[in-house]
Amino acid sequence: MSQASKTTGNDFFEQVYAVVRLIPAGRVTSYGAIARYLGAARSARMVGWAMNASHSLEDPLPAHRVVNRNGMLSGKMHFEHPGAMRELLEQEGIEIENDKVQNFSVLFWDPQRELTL
DNA sequence: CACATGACTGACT
DNA sequence: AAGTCAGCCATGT
Repeated sequence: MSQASKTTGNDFFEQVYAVVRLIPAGRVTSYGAIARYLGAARSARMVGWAMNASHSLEDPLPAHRVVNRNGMLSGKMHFEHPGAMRELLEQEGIEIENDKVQNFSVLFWDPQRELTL
């Protein structure tokens, strides 16, 4: 593979996927938290981009556990069907109200805080 | 090359 | 507390 960069396959994307897969069930995190953990605190949008590209992944990605810093399901529109994100979260015991995660501060899972010390 | 868009965030009002 | 504005970075037109 001479072409290390195939659009998808960048280390950044892979690292994002790795962190997302590490999110325990019943927990949620934010794009900024992942970006900051990867050393790209100002590239939170790039994390969202990685999620958008996750559709090409063969392995399932718990993207429903990734929300914005306000705990709002900003990415629900990008799922197979609007509302799927909410259902998936509720299946894990997360309470959703008005497309927003309840007890977000409690359910928040920060990789920088949970993984690295 | 310039402008607009987007699964974001922080600061300001 | 809720709404608005600006900064950031990659992609699309």
